Amino acid sequence: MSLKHALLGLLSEGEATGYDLTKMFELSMSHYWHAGHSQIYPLLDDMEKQGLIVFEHVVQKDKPNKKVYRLTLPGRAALIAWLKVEPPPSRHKDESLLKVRFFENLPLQDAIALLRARRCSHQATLDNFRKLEATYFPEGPDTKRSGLGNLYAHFTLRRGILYEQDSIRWCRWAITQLRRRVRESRGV
Amino acid sequence: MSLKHALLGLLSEGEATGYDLTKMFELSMSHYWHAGHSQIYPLLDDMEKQGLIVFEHVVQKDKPNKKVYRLTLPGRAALIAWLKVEPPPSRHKDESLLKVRFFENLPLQDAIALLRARRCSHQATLDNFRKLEATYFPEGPDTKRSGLGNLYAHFTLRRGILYEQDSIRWCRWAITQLRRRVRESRGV
DNA sequence: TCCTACATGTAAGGCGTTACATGATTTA
DNA sequence: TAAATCATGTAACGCCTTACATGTAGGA
Repeated sequence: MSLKHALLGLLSEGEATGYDLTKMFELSMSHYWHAGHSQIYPLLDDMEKQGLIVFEHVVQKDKPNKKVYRLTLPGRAALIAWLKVEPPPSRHKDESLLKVRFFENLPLQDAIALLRARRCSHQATLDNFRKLEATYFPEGPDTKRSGLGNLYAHFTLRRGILYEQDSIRWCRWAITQLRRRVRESRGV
Repeated sequence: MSLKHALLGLLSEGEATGYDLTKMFELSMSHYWHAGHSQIYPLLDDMEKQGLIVFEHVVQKDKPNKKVYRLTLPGRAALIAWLKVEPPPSRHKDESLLKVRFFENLPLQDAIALLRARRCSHQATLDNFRKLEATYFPEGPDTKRSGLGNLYAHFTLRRGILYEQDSIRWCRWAITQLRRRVRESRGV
């Protein structure tokens, strides 16, 4: 149950509602975890029953009432125990790359077009990550001034940026390979 | 249903049993798709009923009998239709990176140890990929001699190699950042 | 003698997505 | 007037993992 621990982790940084937590996944964690609200709300219920978190009802005018959750001591202990174990390598699923595996079944030009589409998609994600970095970590990653506060959030964002850059480079390389084959088949 | 199309794709390269298909996922596709035999066998049944594939019973002595599947024309058409659409960016789940996000809850030395474990894990996967490359694509990716036969399989393997290299570089960078912080905290 | 490879299946349960359901306020 | 934001929940369905189940042959 990694999602449970992800929620404990987010709550270790401060109290939040289910709605807040859902947004955090979307905003800055999408390249390594994801969960929708329909998964989060029932799980928060369970975790509260297990004593890992507690909540406070906050009545609002002009906005719906909300439940603000925070960690308990057993919750923090569960988080730390989970953190200390390095998990087995994760199995990624990448439907776009899966398709590449079978591009033999397409004309070269279609394969090139699809690789270009993939490159654009990675470029868009990269642009988004760079904006996030400029907004939340304007001093750069290796500044001595920055405390440990958001250091690790920056580490994970950096990983996302490197991944997208690497993806784009690979797309470019693959497209180059295919274009050369197009030229060769024309030449012969 | 990407798994269905992945099976169609593998069968487009030649006939195979459910057992063969299971091994193909493990051997060379693990960085972009995965499925166990308990998922594959029932799905092959369905696909056969849908007319996408057909099988032939092969009776063997010394080994269990087997069902050898191959594509039908509708199966190939379904594969090609699926290939032509670029899917939305995939949501990866990476429990190890998720943990990094919450390393504030650990002492620096534990964080460094976990990043080292992650680096080793990526190194092991990289070594494995490189062996695969040396075995199946000894001429290198940009050889003019190689036909289109296994070109795309090589593309996806290259992507895996680049990903692992990039992961290792990121781990090293992150470890360097943390070690500097260790030194600084000692110096002060 | 034990493990691995070959080969195919089923069953239970957990995880995740999509859709349904409500409703006030602010912004375009 | 239409959409997005805030805010919480449920229900159905599908995907995926883990475990159960069986049996032979060959190598360490």
